[in-house]
Amino acid sequence: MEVGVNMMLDYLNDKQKEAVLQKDGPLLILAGAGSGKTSVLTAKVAYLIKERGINPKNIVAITFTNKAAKEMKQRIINEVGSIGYDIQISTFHSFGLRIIKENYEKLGYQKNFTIIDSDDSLTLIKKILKDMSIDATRYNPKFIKSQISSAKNEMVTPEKYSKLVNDDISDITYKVYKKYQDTLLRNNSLDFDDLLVMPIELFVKHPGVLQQYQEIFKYVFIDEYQDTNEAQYILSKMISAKYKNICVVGDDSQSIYSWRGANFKNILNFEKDYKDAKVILLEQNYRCTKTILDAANSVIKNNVQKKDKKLWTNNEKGEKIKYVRALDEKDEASFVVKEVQRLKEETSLDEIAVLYRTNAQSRAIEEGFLNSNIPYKIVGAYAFYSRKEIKDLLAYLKLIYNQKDDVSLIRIINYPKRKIGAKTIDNLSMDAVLNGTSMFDVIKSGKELEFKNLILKMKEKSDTLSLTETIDMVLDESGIRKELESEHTLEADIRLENLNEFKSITKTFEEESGIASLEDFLNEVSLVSDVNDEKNDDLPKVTLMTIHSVKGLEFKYVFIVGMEENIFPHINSVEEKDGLEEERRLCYVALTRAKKKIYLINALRRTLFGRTSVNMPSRFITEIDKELIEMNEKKNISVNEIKIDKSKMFNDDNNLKVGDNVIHDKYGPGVVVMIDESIVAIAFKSQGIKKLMKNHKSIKKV
DNA sequence: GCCTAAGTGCTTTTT
DNA sequence: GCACTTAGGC
Repeated sequence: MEVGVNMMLDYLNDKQKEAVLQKDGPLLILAGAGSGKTSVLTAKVAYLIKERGINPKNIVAITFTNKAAKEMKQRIINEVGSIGYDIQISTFHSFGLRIIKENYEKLGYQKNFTIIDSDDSLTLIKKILKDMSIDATRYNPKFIKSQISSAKNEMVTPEKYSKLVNDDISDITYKVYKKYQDTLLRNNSLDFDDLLVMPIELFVKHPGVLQQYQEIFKYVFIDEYQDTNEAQYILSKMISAKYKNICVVGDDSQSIYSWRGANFKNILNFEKDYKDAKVILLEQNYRCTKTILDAANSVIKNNVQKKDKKLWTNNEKGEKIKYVRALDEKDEASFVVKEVQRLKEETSLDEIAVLYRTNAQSRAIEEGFLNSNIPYKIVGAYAFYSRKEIKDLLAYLKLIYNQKDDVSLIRIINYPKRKIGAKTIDNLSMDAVLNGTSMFDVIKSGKELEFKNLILKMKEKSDTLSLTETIDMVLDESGIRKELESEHTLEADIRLENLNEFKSITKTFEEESGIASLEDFLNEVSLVSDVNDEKNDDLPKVTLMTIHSVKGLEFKYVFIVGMEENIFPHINSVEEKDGLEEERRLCYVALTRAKKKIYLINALRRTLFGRTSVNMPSRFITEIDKELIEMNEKKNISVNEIKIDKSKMFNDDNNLKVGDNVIHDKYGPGVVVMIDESIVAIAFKSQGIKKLMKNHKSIKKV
């Protein structure tokens, strides 16, 4: 339903209105969590179109994630109707892709270029290292990959990089970087970073092209500006350089992607970059209770680097934050499950989220929900598109579309088995490098391989088939289907099922976008990390996800699990100050997702990656004002910690270590949490500490 | 070239 | 704990 602009303004507060009505020129909206940022953006775009008669085609709105882009598109269309489809609303990467697609020749590419994902990019780097006979155990391919990616995002070309070489590893990185870029070009393919870098290169080399885009995109909106990296920053600046109608929205307290090159100083420096910039602070929070907001504020105030702003709310005080210390990750999960079962009576499961720092933590939680039949969905983790069978199929599709794609070719030239071994592949690859072409070009010009005819046949057939039909054809012609069907294992069956699922995705894609070409589909898939499987059923479900992926969302009830030192804050970030501040911002993001109540949970002992560790409670818990938290009190505790005098306890050599399981005939299973010279502290799940001292001899190691 | 077994390394966050 | 790599036998 369309709402009049004036009516829309009625819903906004003074600051929000000011932001919407602010005329042309650079504008920075510092929007705290839950301050109605999206509403303002939506209203501002609607106002431009409806009241100021701006052509929707002259507006570009750039978001950080696909999810955000989709949501913004929907909300704007709700406001302005179908003309909203003319607005370019996309992520930075798909915006970059659009520009590249419109100018591929100028960049030395052919129309049918393909995009490699970060797994493929790592594979390519490993291959280059191997070709160079470099020991991958000495020079970590992942490290080299991240170095190359950072270089690209900072607009450091291989040439520039060569001047920065100052040691062994940077020398190797330079050489790999150079070969990597050469290979991508020969393969007529791009990586994720290129989607940002190439448009900038294009604009530098062809100022005329940039001017055209400046005329098209007279109004530029950038969401989550604190997460922009150097390349994204430059791109935004270039596009808006002529008219300077750049409106950026962000919150420096929610900058959580510095590891990916994001520089939150971009937002801090906006006023320096644009002299006549107007700054508007949105500090009223409509989402959280006072308690939740106070907690978030009390955590974030420990950060040194930040803009001076403080969120406030008129909302009620609300419930205290509940802190629970569980025995281990299973106990942690079972607390969550129990509490969710209780909450289910009063609220929809859609209103509940379980957040964790790392994907690996999801497993225990997932098992908990599985065992108790609580519907849940995991967002993020194990992307559908990164499954082996899907990647294999995609490699065929990519190769059919772009035969120069060596990465895809190597993946499938011998899958299913065709008696083509490492030797043949190496020779092909070497010939390709020598001739400056691709491996398939080498095959085409002489090599008698059945594989050549297979791909050419598939290519020919695909020209007359729909997308979904093409997939069926590929599965049959390649022998993948036969291979999997003959296996008769559970694993193979699941793979077949996933391939069928893939077909239903392409079917939906075809229906949604009319006639879908292979090109459109491959582009779409490359830029989307995961499928939204929500269409399968609309049953309410608990949402499980990482804190990174929850940004921008809100839930009534939020469980944050793994609130332990070395988990959150993560062990890799506690060393440096910047890293820790980012973890703290991450915590701020997590806390401000909750509308009604937060649960903070940790475990005394945790098994992660096959190793058991005992962690202290997260420092972030202690940073929250005490009166906002309902601590472990006897009535609701999950775990009791008990200190026992060693001399009274051992009459034999029990050799207890921290993390050991012990059992007490009366108090049941427990865990050793601390040992010093005279005292052993043990945590029991049961209650009633008082009498324990007298019965301590019945503690046994198990 | 293929297969298996054993060994190794690696585990933050994502477009 | 698991995925990926490697060595060695066929």
